[in-house]
Amino acid sequence: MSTAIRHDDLRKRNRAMVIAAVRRAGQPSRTEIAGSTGLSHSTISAISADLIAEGILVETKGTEAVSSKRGRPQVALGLAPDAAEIVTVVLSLHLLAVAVVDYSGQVIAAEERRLDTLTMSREALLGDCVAMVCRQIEARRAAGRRVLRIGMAVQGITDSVSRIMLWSPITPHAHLEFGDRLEAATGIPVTVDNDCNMIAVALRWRRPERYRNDFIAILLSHGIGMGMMLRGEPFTGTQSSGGEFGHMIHRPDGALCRCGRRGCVEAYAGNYAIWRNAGRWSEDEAPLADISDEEIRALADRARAADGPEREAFRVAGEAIGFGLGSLFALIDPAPVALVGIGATAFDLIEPALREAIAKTAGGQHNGEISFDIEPNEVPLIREGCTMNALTFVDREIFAPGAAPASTEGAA
Amino acid sequence: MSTAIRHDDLRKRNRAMVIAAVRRAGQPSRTEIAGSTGLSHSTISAISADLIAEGILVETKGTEAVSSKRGRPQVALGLAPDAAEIVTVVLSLHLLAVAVVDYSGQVIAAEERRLDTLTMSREALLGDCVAMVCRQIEARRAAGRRVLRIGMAVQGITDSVSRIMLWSPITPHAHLEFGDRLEAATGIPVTVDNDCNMIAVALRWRRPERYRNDFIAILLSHGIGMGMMLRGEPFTGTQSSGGEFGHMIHRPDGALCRCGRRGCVEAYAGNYAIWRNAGRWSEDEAPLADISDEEIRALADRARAADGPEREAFRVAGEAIGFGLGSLFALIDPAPVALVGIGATAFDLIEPALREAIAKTAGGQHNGEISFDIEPNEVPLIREGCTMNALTFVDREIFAPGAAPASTEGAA
DNA sequence: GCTATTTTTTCGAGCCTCGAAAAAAAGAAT
DNA sequence: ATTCTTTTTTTCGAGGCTCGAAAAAATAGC
Repeated sequence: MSTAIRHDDLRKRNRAMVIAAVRRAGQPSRTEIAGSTGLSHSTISAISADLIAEGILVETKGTEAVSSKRGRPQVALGLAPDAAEIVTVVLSLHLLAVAVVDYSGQVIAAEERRLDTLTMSREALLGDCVAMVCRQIEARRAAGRRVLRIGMAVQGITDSVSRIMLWSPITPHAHLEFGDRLEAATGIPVTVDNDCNMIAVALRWRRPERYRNDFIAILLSHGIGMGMMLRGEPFTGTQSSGGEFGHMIHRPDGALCRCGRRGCVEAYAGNYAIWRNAGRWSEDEAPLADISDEEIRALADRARAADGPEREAFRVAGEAIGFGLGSLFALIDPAPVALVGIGATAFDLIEPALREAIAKTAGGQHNGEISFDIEPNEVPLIREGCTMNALTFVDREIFAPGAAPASTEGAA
Repeated sequence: MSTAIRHDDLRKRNRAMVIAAVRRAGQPSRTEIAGSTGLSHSTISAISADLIAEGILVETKGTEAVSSKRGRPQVALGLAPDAAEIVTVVLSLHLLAVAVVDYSGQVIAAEERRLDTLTMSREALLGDCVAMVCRQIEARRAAGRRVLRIGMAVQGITDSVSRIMLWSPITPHAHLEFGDRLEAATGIPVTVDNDCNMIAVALRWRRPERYRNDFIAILLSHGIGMGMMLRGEPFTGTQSSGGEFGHMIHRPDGALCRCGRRGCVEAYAGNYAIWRNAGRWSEDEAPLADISDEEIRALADRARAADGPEREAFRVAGEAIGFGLGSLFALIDPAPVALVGIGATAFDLIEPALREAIAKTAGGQHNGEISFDIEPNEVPLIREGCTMNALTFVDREIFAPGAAPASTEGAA
């Protein structure tokens, strides 16, 4: 079960806490850190002296420090940008994006490429990805910097342990071992995560007052994805990335889904499903490969203009999402929901049916109104979440004495 | 976020670890504890000396210690039965059961009463419950013992924070504040939990080799309940007991459920639903108040004997559970399932449809066979889980120096 | 220039865990 | 019967860590 607590783990943990406090607060003084962590001033002083000596934190004087209060002025502490660098890799339909980010979170370099992910060979996909990452890392190496971690976010189901993309709608190939391949090519530790989980991570960093410990992010795009934060932790399946909200069963043996099964929520609420219903195609019609954002916007406009099959299609989508959320909320308690992606721009069209459906479920009845929020563009969120995920991982690696980038220990 | 780690928390935690190790292992020696916790022998020696001096642990020599090995023989440590007592309260349809259990887990006293929970007034239900608990506690007080905790398990949705039973099928009344009432009457801390969560806790204690960190217990009874263990923690909603598997939506706007909504899993797989379908009643027929176990067994026998409406009713039930599990497994990964309760005795009748349904879902396809296990009788499981839950809570209370029953600290 | 005020550092005390060595307790061997 | 082995448990000193109190540092106000 829970492992033992060694005596020296204590320092490690408290170092972690200090670093986390700085990352959260931005430019806190030692006194603020003492307040937010609950540790004593002396301890904070000792730990931050160590961290500064190791080059992990820096005293950032100039910045807006002048609170012009009496007494010794506070010295703001910040994350040392040079302490580390990380690389983020975001792979989605037709797009591969790589970025290098410094320890303070500033983007140093970015590269992006359009790929025909749907038709590429397995090797081409893996290879292109590895190549782009290697190119960036080489460049950083030439500049004398060391990348400590690679964080990858993919649209699809991942296995966080073996860091394999088990299945994805962006490619016909399955079981792509991005983790091993990137690690073999670079020698740098890699994580592979689902993009919607990264969206949830990003939302929490961006708006902690709204997205605190329990909330849900639903990506309404070609497919339907979900990222969930439960008790302050990103919720993943016990092994896979889990959270396949889009493939909960809405109507047993119902409409044909892109995944080959029938009746999934996605088969009623994904872009292709809306398109299919708006065009009065059969529910057995094989889902279309891709539908542009413009097309969805056009459908939404037509739905707003007149009552017709388009409006009905959005209604059906809302109903599917509503019943799905209802079932989800029967399991966990209702929580704030962020609707992300192009589909979220049509929230006005799906909201009535969604609320009506949710009101018919256990999750909707035990509680008051559920709060929805719209984020039309998912791409920056995914990048941001991926960045913060990788950085907090570095935060935790660095605690381990000996793993520090600067002189090991006796610097002070 | 995570709070600070004080210096003295360390001892507290390691004491907790030692106690937990003893509770798990039964009669371990100090050496075994050192092995299982990872702490050093000296630390174990110091902590166990403290715990023995405080009357929490005892050296239990006589018991089967003679391994007849060379060397100094091991001294087995056990939980001191006198260290504390707890009371468990199990409230289910027509039954109220109270038991007093000592610190080592032995039942000291038990009392049980049949109640007409469905027709009782709100006050009668609360009052009878409080009265029975008080009677037992008074008896223990007269014997000079102190009850340190009350653990209650109810069939229904609970709010673990306010310790209120929010809703229950066993009574028309809602928002019954068992926690506050029991605490006011006894002055002893109380927890109120959902019975299915307690089943999960019990299964983990009983068969840790099978029910380790991730598994699901489904209670097939008049209604459908669920208890889930995720990452070794009982999973509850963020506020309520959550896990209302029975009220996930199987068919939107479908059969009438006991909860008043439509299309819930329970409305197809609960005892009353099976009975309703077997009798070819309409799906709109208001669910029957109660169906005896004998009646269900008779239905199952008829279903086994000949193809008819009974067999179809069980098939429909299996299908509903299968699709429900499929949706659940889309969110979390598939895990071993324990089917508990009278309905589990008809597993042979529901299994084919269940597996067929699950195979049509995301949860069923990504993985191999899901393993099901049958536990026909839920009552002892609920009691056991409730007991272990309360005892481990005492385990954690006692760690806090000063809260120990014996002399505060300087005993050694 | 002095004082009040606030932040940060220093220092000694008190715990806690750990490793090594000693003590204890039994079976095995002579 | 006594000594040797082996294993468990305790003892003891060393090294770390956090904490509180007091000292030092740094600035605004007068």
